[in-house]
Amino acid sequence: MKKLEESFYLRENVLQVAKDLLGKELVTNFDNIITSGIIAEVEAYAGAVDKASHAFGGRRTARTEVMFGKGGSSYVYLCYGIHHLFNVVSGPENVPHAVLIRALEPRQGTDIMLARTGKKEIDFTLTRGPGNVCKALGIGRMHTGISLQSDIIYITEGREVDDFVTTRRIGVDYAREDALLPYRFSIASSGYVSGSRLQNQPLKES
DNA sequence: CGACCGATCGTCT
DNA sequence: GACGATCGGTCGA
Repeated sequence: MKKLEESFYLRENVLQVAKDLLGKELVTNFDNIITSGIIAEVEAYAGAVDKASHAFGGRRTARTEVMFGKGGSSYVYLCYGIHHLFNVVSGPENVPHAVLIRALEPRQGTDIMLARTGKKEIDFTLTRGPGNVCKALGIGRMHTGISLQSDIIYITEGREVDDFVTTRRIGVDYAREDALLPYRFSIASSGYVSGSRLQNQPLKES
């Protein structure tokens, strides 16, 4: 299937990019071993003005540098010393926006995913949660900075999404008031969405 | 279902 | 030297 064009990622509005990623298919191809899943849950990180973002305040380090490049590449980092988390870099050059991929519905190469995770059967634990997504797709820190136009990691049109929910981001209490922002989007009907029932309750409009 | 806890290491101060 | 954009297990209501 056709890769999403670069223009998709270059848009300034990271919230729109995040919402539009729902239903798309994230694919990894390492030496012709292909695994993929439909994106079911995402979080937007709005760069320099977002206290929850690693790039808050325009902080550039060796780790965050890829976020300052133009949209359409991967940002992968290690969290809690154990889990790798995969983000889609978006926005134009020097705008460090990113979208964290938090859950997938397994599609291609499910046998490979089971082998990578040591699981016996396909169930929601296989690709629910950002750490599990990377484990199942085989993504690690060595894949940070890779172009999504490459044949290693890329995103294609997946399926239609007719129902999505807007909620608060998970695990970012350290960002104080920015933890309350409605920056998390998920497919309401998907069983692969992470978080508790309460955390997945749609936010009331104000 | 909710609350809590331990594991584990790269990154930044 | 401290701290995570997490996960899976356990414990109690």
